[in-house]
Amino acid sequence: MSQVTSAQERISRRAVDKFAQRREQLAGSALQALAELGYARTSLREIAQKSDFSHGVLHYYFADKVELLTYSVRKFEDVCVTRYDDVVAEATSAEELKQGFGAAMAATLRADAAMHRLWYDLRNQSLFEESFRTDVLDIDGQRQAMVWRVIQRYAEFTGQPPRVTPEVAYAAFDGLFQQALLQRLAGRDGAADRLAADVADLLPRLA
Amino acid sequence: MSQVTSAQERISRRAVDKFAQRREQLAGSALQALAELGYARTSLREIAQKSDFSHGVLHYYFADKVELLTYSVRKFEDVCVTRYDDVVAEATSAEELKQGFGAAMAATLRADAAMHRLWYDLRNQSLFEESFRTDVLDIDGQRQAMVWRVIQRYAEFTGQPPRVTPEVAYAAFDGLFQQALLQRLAGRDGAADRLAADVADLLPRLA
DNA sequence: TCAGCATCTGGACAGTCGTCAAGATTACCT
DNA sequence: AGGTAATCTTGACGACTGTCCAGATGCTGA
Repeated sequence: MSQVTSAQERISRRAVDKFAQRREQLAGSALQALAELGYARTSLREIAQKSDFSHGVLHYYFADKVELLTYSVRKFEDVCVTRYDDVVAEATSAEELKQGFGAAMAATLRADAAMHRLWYDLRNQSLFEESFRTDVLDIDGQRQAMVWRVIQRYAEFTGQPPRVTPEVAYAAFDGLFQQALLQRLAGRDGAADRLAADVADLLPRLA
Repeated sequence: MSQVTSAQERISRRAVDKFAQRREQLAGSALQALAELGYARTSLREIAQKSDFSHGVLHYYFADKVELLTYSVRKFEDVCVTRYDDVVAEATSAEELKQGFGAAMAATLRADAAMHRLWYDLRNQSLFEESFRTDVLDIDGQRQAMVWRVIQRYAEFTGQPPRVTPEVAYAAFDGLFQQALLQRLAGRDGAADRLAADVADLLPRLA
């Protein structure tokens, strides 16, 4: 508690930039450690080791572990809630959108598997712990909106209104992705290809 | 290692029943602790406290923590892979099956939320750790088969063949359930009712 | 150049973890 | 009933955890 106020005093006392910048940087190291080890095995010393600093500095920039992690989760949000907007913007037909959506999901499955499992790990943590819950629900809502933009665009192309709610659409595609992630990390070949096909197959059925 | 062999010697030397029975009992306490605290915060002492024994006894019946947890996961399997078979057996029409399936999912969401979040926690752990992966994939496969039995029965009633693969069907319904679990544990009212409706709505679209 | 403040290091702390083993307790067999 | 093996308790160990702090280091402005 006293650490919190003193940290905030430092912020107001001096140039905010440097302080906030280092917080950002340390949060990045935290996400790196979390993605690699998972929530259960990530310690402050591990996080510090991913950064260029010693473990003590974390308590200079963050009041405690919870504040560091919640800050990291919020930072994490930025990278994962606009992923398919390019596909939506660039598609010129329903068919193109369908294929592009599937391909984009498959691509991020291939490239960012560690980060995705981190997301699911954090979301699951929020089922046990109150601390992240608000942020998790917020991010989840934004991800749902992201998927819904795809559905809506698809509906525009076909001229038919969507036949599911945003909630159901998101849940279905997210379930698909999660399943593919499990398959991929288990070393089963072709998980990404299958995901692309399944997504392209499911989209017309929901929109 | 030496603990493993000596444990197995004990098994063969004496009545297997008692030994296996206690393992079962301790695994039950482990599941209880895991469901309450989550994987990240479950210690052997916590597990022992849920049982009637002291923490030392766990190493008498299990070589180490990993063996206890994998054993618990396998035990866990039994309760969660036949949940909807009654609904399938008792339904006499597509409509009845549809409603029954949704109602059954909503019911277990209401009654067994802690156990379900444990399952997702363990499945997620397997994304980071090899130890449970085989068992998790096995359980997931059985859950998929369970859902597929519902789909097949529905297809029998309607006379139309399913329009999705077992993988896609399972992923979609599982995503729906997971989303409802998050909503419910976040305290949002009506999550179970909405799940029942969404499931009943999605089933005809996939089968 | 030097004082003063921001930043960072490294170690110490109390607590918890998984693991182990010596000894107490219990149950079973002759 | 007595002795032997199975079962359980208790306390200890080294390693690791989050947290805190005294002091080293670096930077800035006079």
